[in-house]
Amino acid sequence: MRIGEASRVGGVSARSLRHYEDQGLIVPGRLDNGFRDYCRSTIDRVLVIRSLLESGLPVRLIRKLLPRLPDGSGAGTGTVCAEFLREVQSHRDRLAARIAILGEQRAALDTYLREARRAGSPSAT
DNA sequence: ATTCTTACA
DNA sequence: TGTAAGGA
Repeated sequence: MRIGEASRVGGVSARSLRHYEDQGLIVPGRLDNGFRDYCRSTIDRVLVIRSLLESGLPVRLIRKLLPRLPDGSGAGTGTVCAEFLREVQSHRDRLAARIAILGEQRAALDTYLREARRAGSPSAT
C-alpha cells in the first residue's frame, strides 16, 4: 500500500512515515512510479516505534534496538545487552538533570511572580 | 487525486 | 511536524 493508506492504517501522518524513513527506522519499498510501498510488517514496526518514542526513548536508541525486536511485539522488554541498558540509563539521567533545572527555573519564576504581584499595582497584569 | 522532494515557519 | 511549492 502507498503512504496515504499506510498513514490511515498506522494512525501516523505521512510526514512522520517519511521522517522515520529518513531516520533509518523503517525501509519501505518503492513502486515503479517512485511511490513508497508499505507492507504490514513495516506498519507493525511503525507502531512499535511510536510506542518506544512515547516512552521517551530517543531515535538513536530505537534505531539500535529495532534490529533485535521479534517484529511486532508492543514495546517488548526482552533480552537486551548491558551496554544498551547503560545508554538508556544515561538518557534517563540526563532527563532527570534537565527536569531539575526546569524545576529551579519554575521556582525562580514563582518567586518573581510573587514579588511582582506584591509590589505592582493590582491592575497591572 | 496522490505522492515526491525540498525548504521554511 | 505541518505546510507550501512545483512537478509527475
